[in-house]
Amino acid sequence: MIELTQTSYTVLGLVSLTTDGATPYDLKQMVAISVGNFWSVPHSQLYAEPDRLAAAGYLSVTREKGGRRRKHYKLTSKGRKALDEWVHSPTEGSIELRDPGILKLFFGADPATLAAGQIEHHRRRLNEYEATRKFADELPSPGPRLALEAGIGHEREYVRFWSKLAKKG
Amino acid sequence: MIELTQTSYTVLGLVSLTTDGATPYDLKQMVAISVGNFWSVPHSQLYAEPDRLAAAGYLSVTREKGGRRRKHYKLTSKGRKALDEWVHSPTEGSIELRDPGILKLFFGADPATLAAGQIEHHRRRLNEYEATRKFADELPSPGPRLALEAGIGHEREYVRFWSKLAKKG
DNA sequence: CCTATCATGTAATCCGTTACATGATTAT
DNA sequence: ATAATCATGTAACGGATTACATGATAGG
Repeated sequence: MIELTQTSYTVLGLVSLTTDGATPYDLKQMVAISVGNFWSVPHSQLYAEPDRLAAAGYLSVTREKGGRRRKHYKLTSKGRKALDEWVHSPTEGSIELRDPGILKLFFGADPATLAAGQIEHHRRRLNEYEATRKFADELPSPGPRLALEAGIGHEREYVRFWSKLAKKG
Repeated sequence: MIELTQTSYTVLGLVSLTTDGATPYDLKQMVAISVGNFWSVPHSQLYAEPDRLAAAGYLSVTREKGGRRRKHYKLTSKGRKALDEWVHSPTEGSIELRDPGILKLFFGADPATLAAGQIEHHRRRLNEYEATRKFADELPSPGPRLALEAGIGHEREYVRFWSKLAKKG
């Protein structure tokens, strides 16, 4: 019995999007173009976590015999069940800002100076999001597009917030 | 040489607000009424982290001789310097949403159902923030108030976002 | 007095981050 | 060929979370 973390569900969720399984490298690619924008996962985790999940019966593994001997992971019924339950369960996690910029602001950083950097950061993020918008609009499932909208709203809010501070200085 | 984490700076920052040092329990209390809303720290960390910082010379320790033998931590000049540099340095940290609700949304959760819970969560947060507003307005330093405003803006944005989704269902 | 909660700490576990490392492809 | 980059992993370390544990204080 292992504890499933958000990373676990991210992996399960990504694997569930494939038809014939995924290798850690596949997962890495998928993260990069999907959840990576708002929920990054270092690639080493994408090797470690599937093994954890496989050991606990949530994924099955097949290893290539020759060549790269890559590991291919697929959802087991147990894995699919866990994923479904997670998706449909009420969300527990306490969402905190945990924004280092806000922490600095709290402890006395000069608002105007800090704001300049933060605005740029959020603007860049915003651009990245909007660049993938067309792509997301084409997808059959609405989830990614809705998540993207959340991200855009989020970045816009922070651009607003820091812009207010920048002006005051 | 240790690596200073955000938790390290939180501790240094809190200690810096005191005149005659702080015990871990003091820190716990301070977190609860200050940064805890948007950057919580479990109390066990408030015992471990000051020791780490003291061992590395950022804090000094004095232990009570009798009774509870509490440890009192104060900033050393090294600690104050590190804190100042951090506060005034440009902010590196990549701020990601890392919102479990958005992750679920991405992976197919029913928007309307999910939204209901999320709205409540963010509303509660919002109320907590606004309750401390008067308190923050009285403080001499502007940081806490500005951080609070960020939090309020953040929660409002998410209430907006999830409310939109709730309606569509 | 007794018990509930506050106050204060320690221990164990583990995920996540950061390097390190090396076999395949591709480009020049 | 050789360098560069992609692909694919492993190792080590440490911070963070989660329990566990116990001495004070106050309330009844």
